Amino acid sequence: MASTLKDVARVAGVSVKTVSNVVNGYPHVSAEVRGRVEAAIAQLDYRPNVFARTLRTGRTGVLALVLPDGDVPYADDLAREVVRAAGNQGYRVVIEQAGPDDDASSPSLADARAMSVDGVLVSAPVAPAELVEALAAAGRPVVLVGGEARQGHCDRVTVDVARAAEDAVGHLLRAGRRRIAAIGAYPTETAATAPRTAGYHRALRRAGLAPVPGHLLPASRHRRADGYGAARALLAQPGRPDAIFCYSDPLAIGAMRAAFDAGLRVPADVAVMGVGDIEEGRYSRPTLSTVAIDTGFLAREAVARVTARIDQPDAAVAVVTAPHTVLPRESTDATVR
Amino acid sequence: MASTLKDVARVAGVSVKTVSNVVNGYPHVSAEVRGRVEAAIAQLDYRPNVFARTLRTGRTGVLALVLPDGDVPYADDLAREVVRAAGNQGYRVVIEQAGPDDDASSPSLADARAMSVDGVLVSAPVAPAELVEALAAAGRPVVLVGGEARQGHCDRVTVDVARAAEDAVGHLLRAGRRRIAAIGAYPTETAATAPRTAGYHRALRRAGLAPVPGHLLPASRHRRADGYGAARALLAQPGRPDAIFCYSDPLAIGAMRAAFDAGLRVPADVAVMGVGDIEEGRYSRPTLSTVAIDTGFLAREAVARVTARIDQPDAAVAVVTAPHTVLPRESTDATVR
DNA sequence: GTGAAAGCGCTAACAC
DNA sequence: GTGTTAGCGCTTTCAC
Repeated sequence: MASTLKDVARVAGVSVKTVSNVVNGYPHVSAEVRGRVEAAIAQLDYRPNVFARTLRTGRTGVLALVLPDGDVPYADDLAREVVRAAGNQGYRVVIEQAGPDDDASSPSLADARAMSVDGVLVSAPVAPAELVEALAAAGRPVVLVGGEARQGHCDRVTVDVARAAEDAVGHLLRAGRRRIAAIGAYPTETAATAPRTAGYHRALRRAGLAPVPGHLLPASRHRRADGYGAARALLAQPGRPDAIFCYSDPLAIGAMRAAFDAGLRVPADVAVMGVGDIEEGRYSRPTLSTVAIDTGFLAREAVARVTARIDQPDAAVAVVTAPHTVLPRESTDATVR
Repeated sequence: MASTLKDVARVAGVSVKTVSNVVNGYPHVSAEVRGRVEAAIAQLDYRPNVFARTLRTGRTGVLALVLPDGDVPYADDLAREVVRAAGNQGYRVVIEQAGPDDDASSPSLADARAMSVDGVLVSAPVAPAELVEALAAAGRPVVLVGGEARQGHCDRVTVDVARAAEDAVGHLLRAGRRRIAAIGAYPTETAATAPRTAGYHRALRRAGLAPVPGHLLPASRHRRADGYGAARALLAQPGRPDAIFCYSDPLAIGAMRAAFDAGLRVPADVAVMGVGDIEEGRYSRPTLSTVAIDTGFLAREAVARVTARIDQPDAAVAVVTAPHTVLPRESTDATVR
């Protein structure tokens, strides 16, 4: 059986309170007693029971990272970085993966989870409002990470997705492309409300180009298959695009495959670009040009925000923006024409 | 504040024991009382405190799935299936991802984790012995899943990796290849101890071919970059292979890229094959032939094993083997020559 | 600086 | 069938 505080107290010849003080780094313990207690702890291989501790304190030492859709392209990197950053602050992380059909965004499930968690990081292009509200109602600290984050009173670490889209399209323009299509808009979005689409249009207009309605295709999810289907439709059009900007890398991977299947060369006939810098894009044929998001920044800031709010629930709301970088690779190479 | 058993008891006008009975589905409760209690539960939006329950019962309702290396190619699928299967049995799952440099295989960390978990599924080509021992010593049910599983007294759901390798190489042989190389052996393995290598050799010998020493390359990890490097070396050899069997899909993806960069065509100049059936292989150029493992079977059996052992610690050790299937795709197409 | 004791929310003997 | 109660292991007033 695992040993308890009481066992340690008995062996060290002190009270449980004193052992507790030592375990929790309470400063006012004499060096002599502390030594005895630590020896007893080592001897018994004592480890605190997290459930008892949580029952007593109401704190779990766990953060949740929720990724509601399959369409955060850099999800893997982000998860890794969040785990690292949280670890540095003494927190563990549970990752809540959930598809759109899944009901992890339902309020009831959300606060069931919330009970076991000191704070929640929500990473989604558009944070599910009900989730965030339910969490907030339960008094659980929430920070939005890497999304468009139009939401109101909630800490957030955002990405300037409009600007990222604009930069990507700018790269395509500099590569000499003029008929630039885009894949990945939300099926329900209006041009006015969607940052990525806004950035795409802005870049076009700056270059003196008029957006072509048929050149903007939605994608309900951001999987390779969605990119494949959309690109297939795009490339069958009469005024076939000479470039496709995809809102995420998996879409772009699918789009490249569609181009190939249509007998077209990438980048010679059509350039393809993504967002997210997933590893797959460094090994694809051709390698995939993309916009990298600084996931390390995202993760560190997000963790710093929640832990700050856990300790200080009434601090002012903070908003910071993570940097991004265009990564030119083969799929947009201007010299291959 | 969240409401407690006591609150429900007060509202329903019964004792806490009765409420507990209702919550836990204890059969001997009169319909009338049960109704009152359920109404009170609904009214107060009562949810049991898992920490108190765990503190009391010693059970957490959580299983751990540990994936010690980066080299379980079907890890994503397996994780998804395990979560599903566990959910059906009333268990949640925590996924323990850990690189080889990570010390998640260290005994101390292992049983720290073990405390919070009713059972552990270890998925690894070769299960880390210390981990398994530490867990077993802590009396925690462990089942090995999808590995070679030479380990002794421990439930396991295995894959016949030797046979899978043999089948893959058989497919390559039927596609007319004769100089078949392999990538992915463990750096420290001897031919006698390694099932995959044994299967590879067996298939060659059956076809009357002698294994070429230089055709077997190790890979310390199973990432695209490892496959890339190994294939690059392989394809620079004088008696260049006309096929490469990779022990996992990411290796194969890297190998295909290496072939391309060396000016070779896949499958015309060199066929490439993997193991794992990752989604990426359905979108790569060319699409990747592979051996699919039945991860659904793996997951269901593994979960069934742990839960059985949790309920019956002294049952006899069980070993079952999951089926696998060769999936021919473009990268081994015999008609492209 | 250290100890005694209450209690976090729940389950499970045991009594009725 | 239902109620009373002890106690899981810990933290934390409150005395000393």
